[in-house]
Amino acid sequence: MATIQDVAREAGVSTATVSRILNNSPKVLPETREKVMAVIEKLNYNPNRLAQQFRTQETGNILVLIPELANTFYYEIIFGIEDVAKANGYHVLIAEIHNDSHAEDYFFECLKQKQMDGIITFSAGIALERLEAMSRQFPIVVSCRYCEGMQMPNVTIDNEKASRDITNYLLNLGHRRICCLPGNTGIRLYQDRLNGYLKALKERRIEVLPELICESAADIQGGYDAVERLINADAKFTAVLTCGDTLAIGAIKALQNSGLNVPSDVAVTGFDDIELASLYSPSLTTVRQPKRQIGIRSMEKLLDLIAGKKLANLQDVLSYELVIRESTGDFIGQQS
Amino acid sequence: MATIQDVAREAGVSTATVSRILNNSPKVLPETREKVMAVIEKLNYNPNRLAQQFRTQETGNILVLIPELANTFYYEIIFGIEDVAKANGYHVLIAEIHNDSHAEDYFFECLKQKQMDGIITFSAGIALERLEAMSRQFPIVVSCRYCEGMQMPNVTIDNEKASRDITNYLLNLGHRRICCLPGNTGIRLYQDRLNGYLKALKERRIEVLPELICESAADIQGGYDAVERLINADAKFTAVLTCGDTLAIGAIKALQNSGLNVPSDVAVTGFDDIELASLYSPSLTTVRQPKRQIGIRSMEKLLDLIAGKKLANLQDVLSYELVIRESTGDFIGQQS
DNA sequence: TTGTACGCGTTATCAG
DNA sequence: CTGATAACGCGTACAA
Repeated sequence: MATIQDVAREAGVSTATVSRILNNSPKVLPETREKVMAVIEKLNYNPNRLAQQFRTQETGNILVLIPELANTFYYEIIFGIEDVAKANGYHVLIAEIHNDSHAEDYFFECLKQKQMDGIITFSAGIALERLEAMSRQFPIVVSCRYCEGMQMPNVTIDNEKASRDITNYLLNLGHRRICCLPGNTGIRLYQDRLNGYLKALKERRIEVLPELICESAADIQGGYDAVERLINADAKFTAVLTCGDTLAIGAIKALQNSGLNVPSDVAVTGFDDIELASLYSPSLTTVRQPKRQIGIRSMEKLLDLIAGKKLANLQDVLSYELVIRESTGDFIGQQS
Repeated sequence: MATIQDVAREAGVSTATVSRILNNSPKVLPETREKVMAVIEKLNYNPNRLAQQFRTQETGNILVLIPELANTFYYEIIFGIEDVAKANGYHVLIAEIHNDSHAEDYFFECLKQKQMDGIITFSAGIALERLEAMSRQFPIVVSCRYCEGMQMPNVTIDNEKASRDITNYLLNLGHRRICCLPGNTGIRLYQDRLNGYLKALKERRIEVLPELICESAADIQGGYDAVERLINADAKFTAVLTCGDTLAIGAIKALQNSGLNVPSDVAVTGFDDIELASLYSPSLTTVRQPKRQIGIRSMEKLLDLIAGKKLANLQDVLSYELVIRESTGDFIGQQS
């Protein structure tokens, strides 16, 4: 494989000149440029990016850390990230964490060692202090997760408030015995949503029934299992509020398997508005997160960090939207 | 940031010794090791991986190229890849191609320039000759895609045969007017499945009706649109054979929106057996690809290539399985 | 067992 | 405008 030296020798110039041409520095004679370009062509020369990166400490790649590929919520966010990245000459790599803090560590290590120019993470499995410390030294944006008292670049919605809103919506429909499927409350995100549910009930002075709250994995199977447990425990309820659309889909499937109709027997709500939410039968009433916008803002923040700019504000809280569909049977308020 | 030189100086040894300790070379006195380790700890030294990689031309990372993150088909495959990768000390990065050949080019360039140790690709958007040429020089495995007359490491199922099988299954149920939603026939994969459908009909001497074949994007929306077009064109049919589960889900949604029941009015089949296939209502009759196995075999092949071994066989054709569920209404043959 | 010294392929500084 | 050359941080022959 030809090196810059081969090119320089063959063209009768110095490596410095070749390098200048490669990085289109303006200070080079057109004829020299042509001569060198010809040799580059002839030798089929490609700059060794590993050497370039080693030299410049820049890769042109940014890394997105997501908990599970299986969560379709991240697609559109990543679209947003890719759009901004592309427009700024960056490429996007993705890694799946699977709640494995070692893996997460490894990828932050890649960042420290300049294998990536920055990280946007939707996971937060490593110790908070470490994350915060690193974020002071390296370009890191934490999105869709919120860590108490955290001082680092962050893009989210107000999960607690959104969850309170959707709970109130169910209450306004007349539901009083509302199950809550919070998913994994070990994760702050889900804890926030559970809190919103609790808060809404308390504000209306409706008793919180612990037997109606059922934790589970935050995926389809988890939702299915949780409802199965509720039904087996003979719980009485008219609505199921879930803290994720995948949970909702699993819940609906379990309800249907028990011969219950959604929404006429039991109303179900989701959270996130993944693509499937509008396409599932019944389609899901849910909270729409501004996914593309979350991606865009996250990447913009990261670019500022990479450029060494001071951020205007560390934390962005974006707005959400209640989307009413079939799964709550409120055909008056129904939209697409 | 401390370098190996700082450590060497502080510990009163040479950089070579530090390097040996880092790479746990056996030939080093325990006491020297301890002394150096202490300094490493003290200075909070981390080897610069960019320099290491530059030096060794190895990264420990492999890259998986997928067309769209939104296609949940790849999740379990990637699980398989990650399992094998992890067991062998490799980390997995993922990039989304979006049918953008420039992006694909870029990532193959990364491979050529040793930014990755190998690539497993589920896309194949670049010129076949280039891909083939590169695969002779670098560790590349092409999976789930088949390219005519291709001489490169490859892991797939026999798509045409599988599609013929599922078409025959519908024919055996008595269906004669079977629509085909092949997705994007520009992609060989879908062309193969379409061919299987055509072959099955011809074998039974059933006329192929072009108006029942409706191309579209190979996703949920595409399936929805295709069925909408069929219905608007007043096509008559009793079954819809799709070349992907996402197509099937879109198709079902569109049928239901037109007041048709699946399966009692129209039977629908999918392809791939994504997670949702068993959880959707109605659950999907489909072809189960051995996803985890595809991932495992692909990564094993890649490891062999990285190690410079000769492959036992270039192309692996894995077995598939017909999974019968609700969407074809064949409750006799029904499984989970 | 340890140290010396070179080279990996670039970019950047500084002189010309 | 161009060339010589140092430097980036590490691994590894080779020598001791």
